[in-house]
Amino acid sequence: MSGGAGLIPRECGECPLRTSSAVCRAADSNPPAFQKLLHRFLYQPRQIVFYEGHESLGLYVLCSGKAKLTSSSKSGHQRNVSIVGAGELIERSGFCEGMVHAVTCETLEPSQVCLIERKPYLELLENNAPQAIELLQMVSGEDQREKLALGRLPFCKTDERLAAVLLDLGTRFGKQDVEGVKLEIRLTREELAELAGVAPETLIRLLSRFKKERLVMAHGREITLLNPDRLRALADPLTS
Amino acid sequence: MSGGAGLIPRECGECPLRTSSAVCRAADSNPPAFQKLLHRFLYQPRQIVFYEGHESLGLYVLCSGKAKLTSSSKSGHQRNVSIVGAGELIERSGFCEGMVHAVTCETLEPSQVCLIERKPYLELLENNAPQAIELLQMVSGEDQREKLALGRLPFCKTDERLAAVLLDLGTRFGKQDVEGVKLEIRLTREELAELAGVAPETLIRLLSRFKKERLVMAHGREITLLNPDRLRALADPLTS
DNA sequence: TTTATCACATGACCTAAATCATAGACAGTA
DNA sequence: TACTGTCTATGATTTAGGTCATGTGATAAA
Repeated sequence: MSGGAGLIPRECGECPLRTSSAVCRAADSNPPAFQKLLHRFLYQPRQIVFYEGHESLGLYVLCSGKAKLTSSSKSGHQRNVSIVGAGELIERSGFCEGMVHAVTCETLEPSQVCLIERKPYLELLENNAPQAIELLQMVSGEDQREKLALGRLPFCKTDERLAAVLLDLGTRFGKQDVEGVKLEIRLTREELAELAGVAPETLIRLLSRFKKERLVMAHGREITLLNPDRLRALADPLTS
Repeated sequence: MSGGAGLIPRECGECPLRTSSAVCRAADSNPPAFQKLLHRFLYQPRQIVFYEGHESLGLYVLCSGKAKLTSSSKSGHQRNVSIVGAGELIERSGFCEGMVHAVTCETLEPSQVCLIERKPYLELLENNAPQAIELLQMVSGEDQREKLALGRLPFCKTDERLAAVLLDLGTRFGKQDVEGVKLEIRLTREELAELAGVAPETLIRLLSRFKKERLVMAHGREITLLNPDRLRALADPLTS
């Protein structure tokens, strides 16, 4: 089955994100030249956008949908690095020449991806210092928060890590409803476990415990955070 | 005791790093304007350059010496995030407005630090797109490798982590001699433990084991890697 | 000299979480 | 209907590594 199966990718002009993402703003300000170095791809859920270790062709922007980034060690053990939402730049390393993807990107939902060819894009930037600075600031700012959270992982208990992961998913993909914050993202228990960095059995036990303690509600893959405040208290060591 | 205690900071013009670091090249290409927004500080070993949580004034470049970056959770547990060597930008988040230091920076040796005021520096960059792009690429590229190494930590055994840390120190601060790669950096066992993300006792036990297995040699804080290849094999899951 | 102090080292113990094993709950297929 | 595979759940067991306690050797101070 092909990725898009009959659907038509959305043009930048019709994209609700064209002014909200730093990379996309470039498209808006410089349409004709920009369109030439832009490629649009549609994906079904559970398809691969690119593989770890393969050459990176440029900047990959997730225009719509959701995707997960994973990296696996030689020993085969897979690690779910993170979840990417609509409007996000998939890898911050895309600006570098001769880079290789550090992660594998797999869609979780029907998604559109824009690939911006690196070299001609950087040439465009040569005439647009403010834009370059804006991107610099974006990349510069984003890495810090991620790096810290990751760095603390090995020191935290599993329940603290899971609480932090759930809260993060909540703020990024959560929707407030009568009962609490409903996560609008459907992950398998195994994927959640990888995100939190624990064994699947451990995750399931933790989730059971959280359910008993009325912290969360889970019907299959539908997870609702019932008590974000107490979760936050649990995750505290991570967010200090 | 004051930081510099009578010594005179080195001017950019006499700095051997002025062309090797992306940030410093800016100084070289635009001397008069640049010098105005530059401040030089000298530090003794074990002095604090800046504290976690304090406002960041701009870009901090470690001109000479070595420093460690640590961050501590509310529960007080400290984590040694990384070691910075001469010529490196201390925090990549320095380009962002209104940022707060995410780590505490403490020197390990006599060191010189240059502080480049953010706002005027960014204004200078407005007229120098190629430079901005170069910085963008630097920041973009650097984070990837760090992020991955960190991200895998929680999944690896302690000996794998230590092997990876020792190898990293070896490539960055090691000097080949007759016996092996000698680490030209003196860390306490506790600091090494924090770097590897293990308890001090665990680190000491691991080091003893490595010594028995003829992987390393340690006279006090002088550590020599006797068999980098076997260390690499150990650390493999991390470097996949 | 004696006595603190500090970093290093090692043994004993214990807990958190990984691993192993098993079973139910479904969805898809024959 | 029974058969299959996949995901979820839970119990039993094991172990890596954290914590606590103790000891040693080096340097500094009294």
